[in-house]
Amino acid sequence: MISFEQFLMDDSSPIYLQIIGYIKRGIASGTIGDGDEMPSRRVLSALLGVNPNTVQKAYAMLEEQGLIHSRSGAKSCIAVRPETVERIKDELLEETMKHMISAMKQMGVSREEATKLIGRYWEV
Amino acid sequence: MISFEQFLMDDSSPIYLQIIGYIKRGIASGTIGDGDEMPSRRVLSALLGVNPNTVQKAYAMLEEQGLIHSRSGAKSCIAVRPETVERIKDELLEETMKHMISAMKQMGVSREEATKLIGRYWEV
DNA sequence: CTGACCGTATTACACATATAATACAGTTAG
DNA sequence: CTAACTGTATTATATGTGTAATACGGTCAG
Repeated sequence: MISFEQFLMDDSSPIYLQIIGYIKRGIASGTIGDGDEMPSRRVLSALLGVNPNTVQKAYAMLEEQGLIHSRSGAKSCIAVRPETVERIKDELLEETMKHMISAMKQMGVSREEATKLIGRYWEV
Repeated sequence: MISFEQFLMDDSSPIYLQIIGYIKRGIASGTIGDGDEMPSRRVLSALLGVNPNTVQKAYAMLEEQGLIHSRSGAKSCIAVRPETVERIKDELLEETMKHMISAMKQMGVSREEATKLIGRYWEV
C-alpha cells in the first residue's frame, strides 16, 4: 500500500494536482512502483482531510495518463513500465529545473550563485 | 517606463500572481527600481491580452504590499526602499530554492546531482 | 452467500479567477 | 481650458476548484 506520510498539503496549487505530483515524484524515485496498491478514494480523502471528489479527480487523471489501473469494485494499482518511469522522471526534472532557472535569471542570479544557494538551502 | 518585453504568460498560476511575480523579480534584480512608472492598467492589459480587471487586481495587491504608489488620475509608480529590495530578493530566493529542493528530494535526487542539473539546464 | 468495501456517477452549492461592458472623477499634456 | 488618459468602482457571466450528500453496481474476504 502506497504511503502518504510524506505528503504535505500546500495552498499554492490545486489539491488534485498536488496528489498527482506526489505520485509522479514517488514513481520517479522508485518509492512507488508497478503493481503497488493505491489507497481507496474514501480512505485517502479521510487521511488528507479533503473531499472524496477531489481525490477522485486526481485518480481519474492518473488513469487518463496511464499511470494507474482501476476496476470498478477493486482497488486501483500503479501501472508503469520501466521506460515510463524514466520518462516521468525526465519530465519532472526538466520542468522543475527550467522553472527554477527561469526565476533565478529574472532575479539576476548567476549560475555560480545558484549553485551556492543549493548548498545553503539543501539541509533542512 | 517599466518594460514587459521579457514577460511570458504561463497557465500554471493565476495571471495576476504572475504579474506580481514579474514585478518582484524585477525589483530583486534591480531592473525595476524606486520611482519607475508602471504602464497604465488599460495599456498593460492590451499588451498582455488580458482583461483590465486582472491587471487591476495585480496592481491593487502590489499597492497593498506597499510596492507601488497610485493616485487617482495619475500613473502608478514603484515605491521601494533599499531594505525592501533586499527583503523581496531574500523572500523570493528562499521560496524558489525550497520549492525546487523539496521536489528534488522527493524524486531521490542528491545534492551533487542537483548541482550538475543546474549546469545541464542553465544554458538555453 | 453476504456484508463491507470499492469505483463510479449525479446533483447542488460556494469561492476564486477571468472576462465583458460601463461609468465617474482626478490628472496632465497640448 | 480641454481632450485624452488615468485610477477606481460596479454589475454580470463563465469556468475551475473544492465541498457535501447520495446512489448504484462490482469485488472480495469471511
